Amino acid sequence: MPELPEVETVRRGLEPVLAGRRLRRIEIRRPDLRRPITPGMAARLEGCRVLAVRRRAKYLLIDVDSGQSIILHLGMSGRIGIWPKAPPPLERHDHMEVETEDGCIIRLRDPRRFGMLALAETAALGSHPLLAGLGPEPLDPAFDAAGLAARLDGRRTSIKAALLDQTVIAGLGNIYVCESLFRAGLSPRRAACSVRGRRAVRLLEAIREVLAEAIAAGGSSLRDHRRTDGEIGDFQLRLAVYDREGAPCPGCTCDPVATGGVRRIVQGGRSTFYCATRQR
DNA sequence: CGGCAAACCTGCGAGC
DNA sequence: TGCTCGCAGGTTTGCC
Repeated sequence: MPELPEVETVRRGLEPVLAGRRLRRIEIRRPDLRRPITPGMAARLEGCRVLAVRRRAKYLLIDVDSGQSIILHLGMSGRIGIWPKAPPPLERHDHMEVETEDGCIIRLRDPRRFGMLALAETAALGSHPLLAGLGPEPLDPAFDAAGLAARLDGRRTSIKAALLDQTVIAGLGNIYVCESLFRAGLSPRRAACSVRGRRAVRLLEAIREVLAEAIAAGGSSLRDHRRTDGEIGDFQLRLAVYDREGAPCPGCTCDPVATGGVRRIVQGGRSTFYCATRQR
C-alpha cells in the first residue's frame, strides 16, 4: 500500500497525538511481521515520552526520550488507526496497540504482515540495516537533477526498475513511479543511464509534483490505505495511468481508440502502466 | 555487481 | 452460491 505520500499522510496524523506525549501502555499482539518485532520492545517503550515523529523514505521514525526510536514500515497492507477515545473492538489483524498518557489509542493493522517494526538507538539510525542503504529523499531541496542523473549513471536496467530501487532514490513505489514517468514523458523501458541532462530535470520535476500533489490529497487509497482518522486519501482519483489499462490518458493527444489507451506491461514481475504515444 | 524470480502473507474481485 | 485463479501499494534472498 504505502509509498512516500501515504506514509507522510500517516506521519501527519500521528504527530499531533504523539509528539510530547508519554506512552502509557504498549501491547504487541502478534510479533511475527515480515521481520519479527524487536523482543522486549513494549517494555522498553512504556513510560517514554515521544520527542518527534519523522519519516525517512517509506519508514516512520518515532523518537522517544530514552534515546531510542521506533522504526515502522507498513509493508503492503499496513494501516495506522487513531481513536482519541472509545476505540472499536480489536480486530484479527490488529498487531499492536498503543495508549498515550491522555488515553488516545493507536493501532497498527496489517493483514499481510509485510510490515516491519523495530527499536533502535536514535543516534545510530543512519547505520541501521533497514535505513543505511536508502537513496536520497526526492523532496530534499539539496537533491537535484544532476544528483539524480549521477545515481542513474551506468545503470543498464530500465528507468522503471531503477526508480523502484530504494537505494537509487527513496520512497517511490509502483504507483508514483508510473505516474512520474508519465508526467515526464519518459518510457518505462528506457535505459536508466539514458536519463540525464534535460530528461533528468523533467523527471525530478515530475516526481516532486506528483509526490506533493499526492501528499496534499492524503495519498492514494486503492484498497488498504487510510488516513489515521479512517478516511480514504483522494489521489487515486487523479492517477493518469496507474491501474488504468485501456483508459484514455488525461491530457494526452493520442487517440485512445487507435492506440488502445493506457498500456500495461510487466517489468521485474510488477505491472507498469504507460502511454506509448507520450512516453518516449 | 546486475537482473530476475521466488518468497513472505492475506484478501478481494473476476471468471467459471 | 461457491470455487479457483490471479493479482495487489514492498522488501529480501538466492540463484544465475
